[in-house]
Amino acid sequence: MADLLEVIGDPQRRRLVQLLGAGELTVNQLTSHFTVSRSAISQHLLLLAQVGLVSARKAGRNRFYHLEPDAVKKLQAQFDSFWSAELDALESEANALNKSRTRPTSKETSNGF
Amino acid sequence: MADLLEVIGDPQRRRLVQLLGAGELTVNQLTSHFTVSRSAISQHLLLLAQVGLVSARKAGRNRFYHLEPDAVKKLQAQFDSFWSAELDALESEANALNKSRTRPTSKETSNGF
DNA sequence: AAAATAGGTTAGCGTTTGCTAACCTATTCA
DNA sequence: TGAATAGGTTAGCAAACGCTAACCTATTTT
Repeated sequence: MADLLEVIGDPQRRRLVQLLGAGELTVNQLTSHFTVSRSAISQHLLLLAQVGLVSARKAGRNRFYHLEPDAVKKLQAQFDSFWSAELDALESEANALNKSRTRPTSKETSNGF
Repeated sequence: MADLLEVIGDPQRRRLVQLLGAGELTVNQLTSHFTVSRSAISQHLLLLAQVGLVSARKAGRNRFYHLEPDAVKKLQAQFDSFWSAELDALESEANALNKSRTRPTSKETSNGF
């Protein structure tokens, strides 16, 4: 797996991250929000930990999981930069289209879009 | 599949989207940037189209694929709102931690973090 | 010390995914 | 018209995924 965006692609893991957004929680607390087993949650947490998104603090027999702020920020930045280029391109493209509503460049430019 | 974030979780599809960010491209043009077959690309494009991220304009025997600006914006908004809550929480948490460097709330609050 | 609790680990399973190969249709070129 | 080209569709396969059940360790409770 090994890829941040891939890891948070999974809905269950996304939900885990959202739950942890509210503060640290134990594995059992997290599990109580799902229908799948504690083992499944444990495995999802392992993946999330492998990409650095979460880590745990152990206290007695509990393990409190929490988000890693740096990883969250890194992911957000990664996503922003990924999209900004495309959005910019799309916007200038839209502008160009509005400006030159006439003059199709060649025969295949003349259909609906 | 049916989930925007899940669909762009895949690295190949992410690359497709990035390529299309620069402007519309045919299936063959897209395929030339990958090592996998045209059929594989076609199937990825189908998924991207199913979540509304891309669509095609046909011109002769070519099909020019392009991003759907609205879907791109929707996805970005979706992502932003997803993270903003968490980031806010993390930041106020960090602030709280800095303010009250003393007084661990209970015995298990006293370890490293 | 024994019982209970939290949670990590692993084998094994059914399902899903991504891919290729092969085929088919529509369009263009000679 | 026949050959070539663009690309959608499908069957089938191997690999990856997500999950459960079972087991194991560490810690706490009685």
